Amino acid sequence: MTQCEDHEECISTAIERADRICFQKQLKFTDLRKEILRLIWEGHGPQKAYDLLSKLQQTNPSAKPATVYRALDFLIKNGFIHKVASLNAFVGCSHPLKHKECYFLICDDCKNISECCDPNITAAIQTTTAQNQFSAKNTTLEISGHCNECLNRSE
Amino acid sequence: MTQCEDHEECISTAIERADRICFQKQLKFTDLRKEILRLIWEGHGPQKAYDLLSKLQQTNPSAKPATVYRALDFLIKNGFIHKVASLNAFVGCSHPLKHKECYFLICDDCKNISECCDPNITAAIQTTTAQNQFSAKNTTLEISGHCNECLNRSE
DNA sequence: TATGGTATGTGATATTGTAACGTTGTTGGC
DNA sequence: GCCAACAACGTTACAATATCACATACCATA
Repeated sequence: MTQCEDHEECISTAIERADRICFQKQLKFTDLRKEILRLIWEGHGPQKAYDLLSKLQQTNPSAKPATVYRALDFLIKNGFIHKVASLNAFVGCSHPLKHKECYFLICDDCKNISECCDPNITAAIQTTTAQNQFSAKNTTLEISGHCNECLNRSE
Repeated sequence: MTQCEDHEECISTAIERADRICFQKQLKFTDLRKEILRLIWEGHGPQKAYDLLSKLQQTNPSAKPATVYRALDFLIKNGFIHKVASLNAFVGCSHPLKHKECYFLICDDCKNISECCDPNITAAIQTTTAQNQFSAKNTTLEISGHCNECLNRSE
C-alpha cells in the first residue's frame, strides 16, 4: 500500500470498495466507520488508535477511545483493515476479499508497510498446521527489517 | 512447549540451558533475570508482564514494572524467551540457538502455545523477502486457532 | 407505535509499557 | 588496593493502549 501515484485516488478507491462490499453484505458502513477508514488510508501507513482519535476529534470533539476502537473492530472484522500486532497500529487492507492471506513487510527506517500475499507462504503454513493437527483461524505474519529504498539511501 | 512429562524438569532444563549459554557468551544471568525466566517457564504458557510482576513481588515486594520489563528485554534480546505480539505475552523459547526461526500455534481455547520451527516456512519467507528486495531482521508468525485436543474435546 | 437490535455517547478504569534519574555493584586498568 | 567506567537495579512518575458498563439514539419491521 505504500506506492501509489495519486494518493487521493487510492483513498477514495478504498472507501468506495468498502462501500460496495458493505452494501453487498448488508453491513452498516456508518459515517463514523467511514471516517475512521478514511483517516487510516489518509495516513498512508500504520496508524495508531490514539492518533486516529486526535484526528477524529477535530471534526467530532466528543469522540472517545471507545468510539475509535469500536469502529476499528468493525473494520477489522469485515476485512477492511489489519491490526499490525507488533506495532499496535492499523493499516488499510488493499484487497479485502483476500484479506486472510496478507503478510506484512515493515521497514524499521521509513515505517512503511507493504502488504504481500504470497501463496507459497500460505501453502507452507497450511502444511505445517496440518502436520500439527491445528485448525488455524488467523495468521499474523509480520516481517520487520529494511526496505530496498532505505538500504540504498543509507549506503 | 506445552507437552512435557515432568514440568519441574522442563523448567530446570531451561534455566540450566540459559545459564550455560550466558556463561559461554559472558552475559550476566543475574538472580532477577533467572527468576523472571523461571516464572515464565513455571507458567507453562504465555505469561503477561504484570502477572509476572505480581508473582515476582511475592519474593521481591519492591519490584516495579521496569524491573520486569528490563529482565524481559534481556531475555528476549538473548533468545531465551519470545514476545507473543498478538497476546502481549511472553513465552520461553525451547531452542535458544535457533531462536529466530520459531513460529507459534496459539490455541484460542486452552491458550497453549506450541513453538514450531519449520524450514519450509522459513524458506518461503526468505523467497518472498528476496523478491521484494527486503532485508528481514525479525519475523513474527503467530497462528491462532484451535489445537487438536480442544477440537476433539468439543465434539 | 411498540419493540428489539445495533450503533454511539460517555465516564471510568484496566492494562501495558517507558522515561528519567539516582544508587549500587562489578570489572578492568593503573 | 583504588578508581573510573559501565552495567544492573531501585524508584517515581507518567505515557500509551485498550476495555467495561451503562445510558441514549437510531432504525427496521411487526
